[in-house]
Amino acid sequence: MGSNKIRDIYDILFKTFGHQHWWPGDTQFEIILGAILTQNTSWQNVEKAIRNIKNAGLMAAAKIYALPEDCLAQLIRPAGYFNIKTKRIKSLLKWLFDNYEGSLEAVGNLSDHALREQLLGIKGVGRETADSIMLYAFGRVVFVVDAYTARILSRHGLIDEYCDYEQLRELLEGALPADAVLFNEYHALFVRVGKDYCRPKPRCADCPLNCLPIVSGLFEQ
DNA sequence: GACCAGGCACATC
DNA sequence: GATGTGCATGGT
Repeated sequence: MGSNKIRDIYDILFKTFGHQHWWPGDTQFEIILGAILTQNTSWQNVEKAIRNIKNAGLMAAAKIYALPEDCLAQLIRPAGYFNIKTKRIKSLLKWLFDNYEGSLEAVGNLSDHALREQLLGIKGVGRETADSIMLYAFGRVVFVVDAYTARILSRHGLIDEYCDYEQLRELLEGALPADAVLFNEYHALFVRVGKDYCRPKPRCADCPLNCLPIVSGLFEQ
C-alpha cells in the first residue's frame, strides 16, 4: 500500500530532473563537513563556507581539528548558525580523533548499526545528519529523510506531515529495493523538487508531481 | 521586509 | 512524549 506511489514519484522525478550527482563534495571529509553545515541552511550558503575553508588550505580533518574555534567560526560564517556549527564540527572531530586516530577509513569498518549509533552519540549530529553521512560519505544503504520528504509525501496523502522520522525512513526503505545508488538519487530528487515547488507555501504550477488537487484542498482559504 | 533554507539540542509542560 | 525556542546568514 502506497509503495507503488513511492516508486511512481521517483520515476516522475528522475524522468523530469535526471541525475542530481549527489553529494556535491570532493572527499569523504568534505561530505561530512557539508552535512553539518547544511543543517537548516541552503546549500548556496554552505558552498561559501566550504570555499572559505578550501581557500585557506584547511580542508582536512586534522587541520580543522587543530584550528581555534573563533577562526573556524569566521570561515563558516556564511553558512549561518556559525557558533553552534563550529561546536558541532569540533565535537565530531573530537570523536574521530579520540576513537579512530582521525581515520575515516577506520570508521568505515564499523557495522551499519554501530556507525549509526556512534554518529548519533555526537552532539550536533541528529538523525538526518547521521543518515546523510551514512549514505553519502560511507555508501551505507540508508534512506535520508528530511523536511521535504515529509512535506511532499504528506501533500500526496501518503503520510501524516508530522510522521515520525524513523517510521518515514522505514516506509521508504520498505517501499524500495535496498540500493544505495537509488536512495542517493531519490533523496536528492526530493530536495530538488522541494526547493522548486513543494515549499511551505506551495508553488504547484508546473510541478511535475502534480498534487495540486490535494494541496488546493488543504490550503485554500 | 517577510519568508525560507538539505536540523539540532535544550527547556518546559 | 509532545511542543516551543534559539541559533544566523543570504537568496528570493
